[in-house]
Amino acid sequence: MAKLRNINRSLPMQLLQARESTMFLFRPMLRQFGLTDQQWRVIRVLATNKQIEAFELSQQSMILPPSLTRILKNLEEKGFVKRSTDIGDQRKVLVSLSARGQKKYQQVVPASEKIYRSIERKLGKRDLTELLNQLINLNNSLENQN
Amino acid sequence: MAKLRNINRSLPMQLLQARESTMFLFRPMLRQFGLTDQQWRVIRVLATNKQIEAFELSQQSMILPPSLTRILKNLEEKGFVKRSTDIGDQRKVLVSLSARGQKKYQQVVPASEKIYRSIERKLGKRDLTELLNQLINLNNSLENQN
DNA sequence: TTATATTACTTAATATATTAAATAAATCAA
DNA sequence: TTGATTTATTTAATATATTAAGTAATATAA
Repeated sequence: MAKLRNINRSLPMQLLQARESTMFLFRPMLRQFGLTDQQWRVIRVLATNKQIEAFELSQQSMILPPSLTRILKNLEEKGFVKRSTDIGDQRKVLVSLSARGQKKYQQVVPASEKIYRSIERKLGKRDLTELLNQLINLNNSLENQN
Repeated sequence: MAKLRNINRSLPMQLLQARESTMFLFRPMLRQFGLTDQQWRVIRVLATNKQIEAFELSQQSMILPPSLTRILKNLEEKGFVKRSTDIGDQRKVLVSLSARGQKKYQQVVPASEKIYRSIERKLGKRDLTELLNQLINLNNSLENQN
């Protein structure tokens, strides 16, 4: 009878749980600011890119294009982002943060950093840095053969 | 102007990317067997629990109860799982794998292990073990103060 | 023992994920 | 330059995530 490794030694499951453990700390804060996880990821990327192509935004925010289409529509209706068409290539959509979106970003940053520092304290700065490095290493190892 | 840490040094983002990097390898295989990620998580948990309460299943598969309700309905329609009511406490739903579900599990296991071993090779057994331990450590550190 | 609270799950509503197909603009080959 | 291909995004369809509210069974306190 073939059997799988114990679920506790499964990398995908531990990653999922780790992601949930951390987001569990951030989520209530984001909701207080009226944002979903994904909306915040989009705003965050836009905050460090004056203007960005939709595809690039999709990559950086880890949101697939079909989802991004709706999320942007939603954020646009709420007045947080602006969309325009690339003059040089009219297939492309350019996205940027509105003044209101920038303000929202400014409001969330300190709350987010506060939570991040609490994680740093719980885990220890050394362990956190080490974990980040190993995750980056994993991502590099797996990414380069698609 | 408050600014957030670089997105590349964000633990939640790296965890998300790592999860995606690994699932990217498993997903095509699961789809070939006609399973979604979540359906496989459920089947996997059931394979090591003859009969399990829905709530416990929800925890172990990392799927919230409302989602689990629909996933179980779906899996039941496909003949992979069986549901029954706990005699002692009629609020509880007991879930178990059908013969067909067990067969599906047996089919997926070797394909899954094969992929897992390829990850082990790419990352190195030592690094993988170390990463798993750090993730478990993270989960323990964050979990115990809710 | 009865009113209240809790527990376990389901339903509902909205948001996102995933895959496939569609659309329009741009590029490329003959 | 035109017909075929590619690219960037959107639409569509089904599945899952999240939060809130609902329901039925059980437990608890007065």
